[in-house]
Amino acid sequence: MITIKDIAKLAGVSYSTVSKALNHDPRIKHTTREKVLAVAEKHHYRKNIMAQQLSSGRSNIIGFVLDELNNPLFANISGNLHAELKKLGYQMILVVADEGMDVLDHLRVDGCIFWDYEMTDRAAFWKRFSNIQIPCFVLGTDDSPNSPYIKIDRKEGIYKAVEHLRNNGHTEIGFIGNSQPIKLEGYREALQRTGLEWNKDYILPAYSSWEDGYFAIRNYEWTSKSPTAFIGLNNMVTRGALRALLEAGYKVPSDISLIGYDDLPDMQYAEVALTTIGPPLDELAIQAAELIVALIRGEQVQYPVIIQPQLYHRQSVASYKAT
Amino acid sequence: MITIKDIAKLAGVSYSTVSKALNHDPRIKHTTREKVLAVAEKHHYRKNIMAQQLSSGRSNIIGFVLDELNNPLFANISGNLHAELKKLGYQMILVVADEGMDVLDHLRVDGCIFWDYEMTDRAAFWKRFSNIQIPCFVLGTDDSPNSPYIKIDRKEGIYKAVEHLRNNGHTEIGFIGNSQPIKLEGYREALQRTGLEWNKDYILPAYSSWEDGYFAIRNYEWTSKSPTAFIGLNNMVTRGALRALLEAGYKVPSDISLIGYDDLPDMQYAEVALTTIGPPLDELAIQAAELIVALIRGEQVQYPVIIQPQLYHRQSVASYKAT
DNA sequence: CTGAAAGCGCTTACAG
DNA sequence: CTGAAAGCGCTTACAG
Repeated sequence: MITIKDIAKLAGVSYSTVSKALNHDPRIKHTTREKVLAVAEKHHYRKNIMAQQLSSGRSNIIGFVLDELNNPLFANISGNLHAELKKLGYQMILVVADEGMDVLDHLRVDGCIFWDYEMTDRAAFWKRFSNIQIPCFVLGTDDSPNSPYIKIDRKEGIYKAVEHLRNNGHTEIGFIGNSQPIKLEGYREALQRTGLEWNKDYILPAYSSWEDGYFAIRNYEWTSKSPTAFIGLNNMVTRGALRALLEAGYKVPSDISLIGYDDLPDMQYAEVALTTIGPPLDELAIQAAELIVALIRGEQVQYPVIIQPQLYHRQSVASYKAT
Repeated sequence: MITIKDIAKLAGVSYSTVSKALNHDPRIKHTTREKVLAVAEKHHYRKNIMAQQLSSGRSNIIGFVLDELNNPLFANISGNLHAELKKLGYQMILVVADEGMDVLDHLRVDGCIFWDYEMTDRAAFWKRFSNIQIPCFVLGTDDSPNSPYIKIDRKEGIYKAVEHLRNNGHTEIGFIGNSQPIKLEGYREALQRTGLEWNKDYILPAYSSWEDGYFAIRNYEWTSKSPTAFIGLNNMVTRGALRALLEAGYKVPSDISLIGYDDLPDMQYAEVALTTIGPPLDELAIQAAELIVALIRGEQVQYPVIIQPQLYHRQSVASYKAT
């Protein structure tokens, strides 16, 4: 493997000159830089980032830690984040699963963004988080002890959905999915704010997958007092629920209205183009990239950064009609 | 940031002893190792992997390079691969997009697996590939100049699909998607092998997304000689096509049979549980993990490793009935 | 404008 | 069983 010293010999200069030339140090004469660059190119020299990081403390790499990849949401966020970080001069590497935290801390990337994943043990997470030695923050968390974070105001998002349904005359509004407490809280508060009644039977149990949403509806026992509108926990649950509704013979939106959480492209291509609420995903990436770079630079930052979910109107909500 | 030297001082031993203790070198006395480990633990010592790699040449990290994350197939493969590599003592990091190649080569991970992504310029890819300085191979490619690789026998997979449809009496078999030449070749050869006629109108243009499949069917002009069965390019195209078929009033499988490529869980949860062909994804990960580790260890390996796609029978194929 | 030298945090023969 | 020393491939004051 070819190193800076090899290039130095081949170019007939000292290796510290090679280093500077490679880094476009302005003190190096133009012609010698060209010469060095040509030799490096010719011999397929690749800088050893590990050595660079060890010596200078910079790797220009940022880690993004996810607990899973099965939600298309993450593909979307990763893609956007990668693009934004690139604009700022960083590469992004992804680590999936719990060990991600350790990997990146050990790897000494410049900074690290965690998606606020479903933790089995939040206390343990924050304890480990506080021991991380590199700049980092949690994206999409609702609170982060003594450290910057980006919050998605999910409760407000749910409120916008409930309000929209309420404005369309719905008074019996259900929620599909019970795996995210913050969304259920938002649901409860939204009902209160819109003067509707909370009814625990209106929450259909579902974890997070397409099947969960599908079977939540399949297993639901309809009564004359059943909801006339539902909000789905996330993109997958919502699409599964939609399928089950259609299979059961309900028309969406004329019989049942449905709003999904997460505004992914998939949502508009569902059997019925889904009205959604969710954070603007492009903005999310921009804010995340800016925050991590600010932290790396040691700048003062205001936090939390709050992202407001938006309501995206499509075809899955209709006015309530008494039957 | 705490280093090996800090630990050495605190534990009252030399830092080379600390290094050995941390690496469970058997020459270190049990009691001193315990002491060192306790001190390290107490001060949240984290080994600097960059330094370890620089010094020893090993990072125990393997890179997986993808060109995109939008196909659920990749989430599945990544997850499986991560799990398999972990069993073998490695961590996996993911890099998305073209720069992935450069990032990992610069980063000097121990080894690197490329998904055979859709390249705009294959020649350029192989040129760069051949310059990579670390053990690496391409997963899912059909050929790899002078280097090990894992081939998915896609042609044979397509053949199994065509044969299955043929056995069910279908003689007019279409293919949805024209972005993967190897699959089209397989399709053509399969028709020949089963004694069916090739008809260019039976190939519906579609790139790779759900929408592509959906609109391929929507835009298709049906005639009395239209196919009675289709094979979909990948999971997304197939599901999009299925939706469009159902919307157009075709019953699947009684009017039209459909086989999808890629056996992801999503496929069985489609409106009609989809019969699929595709590589066994668990086996794919096992083989990939074993191959990269063998390459890192410098072992001789037989290549190509060939993965045979399987046919997974579900509900989307029926016998042809003349109308 | 260029180079010699120290140092980043580890590992690893080698000596004892 | 432990330690002193060299070295991995870079960067960066510092001297010239």
